[in-house]
Amino acid sequence: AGPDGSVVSTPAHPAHMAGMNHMHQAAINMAHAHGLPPHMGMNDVDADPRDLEAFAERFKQRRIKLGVTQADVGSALASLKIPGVGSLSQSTICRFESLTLSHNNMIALKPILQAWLEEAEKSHREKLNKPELFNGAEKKRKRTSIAAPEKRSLEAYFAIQPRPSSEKIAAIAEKLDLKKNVVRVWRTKSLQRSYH
DNA sequence: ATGCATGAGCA
DNA sequence: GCTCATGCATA
Repeated sequence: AGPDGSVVSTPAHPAHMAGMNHMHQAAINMAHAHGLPPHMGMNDVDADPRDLEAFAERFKQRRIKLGVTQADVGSALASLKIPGVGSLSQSTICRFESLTLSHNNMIALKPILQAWLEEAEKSHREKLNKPELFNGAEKKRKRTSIAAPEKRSLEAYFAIQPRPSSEKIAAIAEKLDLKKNVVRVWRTKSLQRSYH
């Protein structure tokens, strides 16, 4: 039995074309056909006994923790850029997790999914670190929106006091529970509008 | 999650 | 022809 390598396929288009991604099994090493003890050297460092079971379970748990669906994993595999590996369907990922694939198939897919998992967790960690670096700074600020009632109040205030002092603005901001800068900027925009 | 279908490679 | 991996469609 010559284990060779490629198992997965599909360079394919995830969205369309039914049935047209296959190549495989030929690849899969047909180690022992039936009943042959798991001997024969040359198998990866991957132990296939019940490690598969353990891995499949860990895989599923971690995947879920990452908030990734089976379908997501399947399509993400393509971006993994592993030689003969393309995308896989949600079905296959599901079957892997539930150990309902053939033993050989499980063994073939394990390293691939393991690679994906490592990548996914790596980039996930980055997302937790980066925010720190420029969270309060470079982070996108949401556009400020002022509710109608506040707008009316602002209109009224500035109608009476077109050029309020910094203290006045601060007082208005306090009353309306807005940032002082928000009030100041709103007034400026208001003036611009009135010129139109 | 799973039934059914498909197509590849092999014997 | 048979086995196997895999996907679509659907429950």
